[in-house]
This record gives sequence, structure tokens and C-alpha cells, in this order.
Amino acid sequence: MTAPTNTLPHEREHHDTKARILEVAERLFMEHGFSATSLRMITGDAKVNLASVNYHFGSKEALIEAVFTRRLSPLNHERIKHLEELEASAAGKPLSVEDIVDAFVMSALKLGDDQSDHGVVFLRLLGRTFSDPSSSFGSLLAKQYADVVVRYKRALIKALPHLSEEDIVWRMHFMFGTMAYTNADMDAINLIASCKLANPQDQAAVLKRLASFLVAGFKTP
Amino acid sequence: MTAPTNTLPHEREHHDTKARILEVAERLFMEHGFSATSLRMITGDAKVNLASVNYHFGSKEALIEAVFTRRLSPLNHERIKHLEELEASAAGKPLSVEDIVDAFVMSALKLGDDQSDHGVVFLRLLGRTFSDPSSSFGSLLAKQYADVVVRYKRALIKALPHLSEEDIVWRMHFMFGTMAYTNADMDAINLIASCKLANPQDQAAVLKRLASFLVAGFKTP
DNA sequence: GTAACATTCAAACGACCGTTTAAAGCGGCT
DNA sequence: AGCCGCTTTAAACGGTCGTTTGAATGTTAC
Repeated sequence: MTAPTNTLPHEREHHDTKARILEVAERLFMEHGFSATSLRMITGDAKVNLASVNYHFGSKEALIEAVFTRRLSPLNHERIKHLEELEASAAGKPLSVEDIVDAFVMSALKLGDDQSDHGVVFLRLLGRTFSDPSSSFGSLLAKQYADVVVRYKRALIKALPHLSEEDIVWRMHFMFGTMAYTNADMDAINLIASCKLANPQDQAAVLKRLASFLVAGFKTP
Repeated sequence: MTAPTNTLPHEREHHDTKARILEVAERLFMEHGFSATSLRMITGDAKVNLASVNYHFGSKEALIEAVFTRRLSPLNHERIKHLEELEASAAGKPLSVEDIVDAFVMSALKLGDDQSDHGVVFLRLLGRTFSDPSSSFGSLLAKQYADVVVRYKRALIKALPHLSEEDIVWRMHFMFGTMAYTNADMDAINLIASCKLANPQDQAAVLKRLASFLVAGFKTP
């Protein structure tokens, strides 16, 4: 039909249109949102033909899904792997809240598959999407996150046995929210600051602060 | 020119078109986002003529601004008033973190000017907008929040003298984020839950949980 | 009544949207 | 050579967008 089959004809003759579309789309979606980013903006920036998107992905919505699964799936697999390693070391004992939150938050840093800040760009996109009402991605995100949620919830229940499940659930909700927003609107910090910040874009340092903030929230009785 | 002058002709003959536009717009913006909500959707739901928006507000963007200032301004004034009352009672002594966070978070509940949940609807819209990249509202929100930020920051610095200003700023950033997301995506909680929650839409109870979560985050060394 | 004003209305404007089409380009193959 | 997939291209499609227009409608003041 249309999409590339398994046979890769000559792998990367004249640079892959598909990959460049994904990259530019990710950036523009992050900058302008989904419905405000037109295919003409994407194909224009990527210097490919307008019809390429529908040829390679089928539709704009399918492109959005592709942008997501490309990054979100590795991220959540990393989160699960990270947690499993902790559980293996603990040998049945409950994990510390510190370790659990750390695993969830810091896994985001290991997204630097190839290049520098691609992972961070995607994190911001992800944060913005969590509160984007543009339908249908809710179920997509739900599916992608389902396993992560189940496992971290189980670990937190074990780590905080004095809390009810309802408490755990709400605090996880708050954690997701803080995480999403922190990455989404990193510029807003300057609104609050009005003083020079040491490392306004040192992701690792920010996430460390975030983690300790969240740990304290989880631990409160 | 176009907009209604100070002279109010007969106050409310055939119910005010302008008010109904504002109300419907607020709801639809919340449900679908800004760029995905068309003026035809708004005027259709509000049962007013399409041109009414441009007649009464001038443009779509001006309508969005109107939707915001109508609700956000009273909210932030309430936050400031709440904080000032605490400070008056304290007579120069530092406030407790509990009181400060409580004032910020709970002020949202006092928005029920006239009706039931209009305030909550707006809170969700506000949360979604915080991470909406649709430009220009950044400066609008910044202006609306400037005073609130300054005062709460000052109060928190006094309440937590052992923390650096940088710590305070980041934790306020986290608070803003958690607050925004919590109200924006109240449905996502069901994704995490998979167990029956006692009060999934009792705003007051949720905000109480949120406040204690945030207080613990602020207090951590 | 009528002039002046404020509001509503149906219709149209040009611009941009996502998508489709049909032809052209191009590498690998026999 | 010629054919065959795959990919790119330019152009157009129908539709929706925000906005504007000019006439109709109501409302107030003299």
C-alpha cells in the first residue's frame, strides 16, 4: 500500500524524510500545541513535501501518536527497569520512598539516546499533553502509562503501609502533576524568581529538587 | 464605535449576549482548548449570532483575555486578602507554612460568587492554560500573578528562614505546577486509582489533600 | 414620528486547514 | 534497455476558520 515495508530499500539514500518529520513535529508541537501546529509548518521547517506526512503516517493524528510512542515507550520502560532493579536488590523488603520517587523522576534523564536534549524536549511536550484536552490521546497515554502506574503504586503501598490506598493514589496524582508541569513550563520559574537562579536549566539539579519535594509530600502522615 | 459605553441602555432587556458568550466560552475553552474551540462552536452553544463575539469583544483573542480577567482577578485578590488577614493576625511574627499554603490553595474555593461550580470550571481552564503554548497569555498571566507571587514569596521566606531564596522559588514553582495540574486533569486520577475513591469530585477534600502534600514538600530540609 | 444609537442578523470574504490526486523522479532488478 | 516498487512533487479538493459587511431590528430621546 503506502507505508514502508520491512524491506529497507537502501536504508538512507537521500536522508530519511520520515525521521526529519518526527523531529520537527516534536519540536513544533511542543512550541505551539497540537491544533495550532499545521502540517504546512512542519513540512516547511523540515524541508519536505506537504504530502509526505500523509504518505508516511497516514494522517496528522497518526503523526502525533508516532511522536509519542517513539519517546514515551522507552521512557516508561526505563522507569520499570529502574524499579525492578531496586526491587531485585531489596529482596522482598519494602523500598524506600526516596528510591521509588527517584526512579520515577530520574529515569527521564536517561532518554539521551543519541543526542543532547531531545529527551528534555519530549518531556516538555509530554507535560503539555497531559493537560491538553485534544481528545483521544488520553487513552493512548493511559495505555502507555498503565504498567508504570500499577508497579509504582504497588511499591509505594509497600513502602508506606500506614497510608490508605486512597492516600497513595492521590499523592501519585500530585506527583504526576508536578512532574508534568515542571517540565512543561520551565520558563515560568523566572516569573517567580526575580533573583538570579544558580542553574535555571540544569535538568538534573531541577529534578533532584523535585524529587526531594515529592518525597516529603509522600511521607507526610 | 462598537463596544458598549458606560451608559447602560436598559441593563438587561433580552438577556445579555455578552455574559452568555463569556460563560459558554469558558466551558468550551476548558473542554477543547483555545485553538480547537471555534467561535462558531461558542456562538452556536450560546445561541447568539456569530458576529456577536467580534462586536462585543473585538476578536477571539480579546475574548480569551476577557474570560481570564473576569475570574483570575477576583481569585488573586482573594488570595492576597487571605494572606493579609493572616499577617494582620500574626502581628509581625512569621506565618506557619500550613497557613500560607492553605491560603493560596483554598482561596480557589471562594470563587463561587453566584453559582455552584463556575469557579471550579475556571480553575481547570486556568490549569490547562498554564501549559498552553498559545503565546501572549504568558505575559497576561504574569501580570495577573505578579503581586501574588511577590507576597507569598515574602511570607514563605519569613516562614522558612533556614531555606535559601532559591529553594523557596523552586518549591513555589512546584506548588504552582501541582495546583495547575490537579485542577486541570482531574480525570487522570481514575487512571491511577483502579480502586473506588471516596470523593472523586469533592473539591474541598482534594484541595485539603493537596495542601498537606505541599506543606510537607515545603518543610523538607 | 423621527432621528440617533446600540445590537442582532444572514451572508460573504480571504486565508488556512488536512487530505487527496495524478504525474514525475528514481534505485534495483532481470 | 525496460519494467517495477517506493518516494517525492505540485496542484487542487472541500471544508472550516476568524473577521467583515450592510442591512434589519429594536430601543432611547426629543
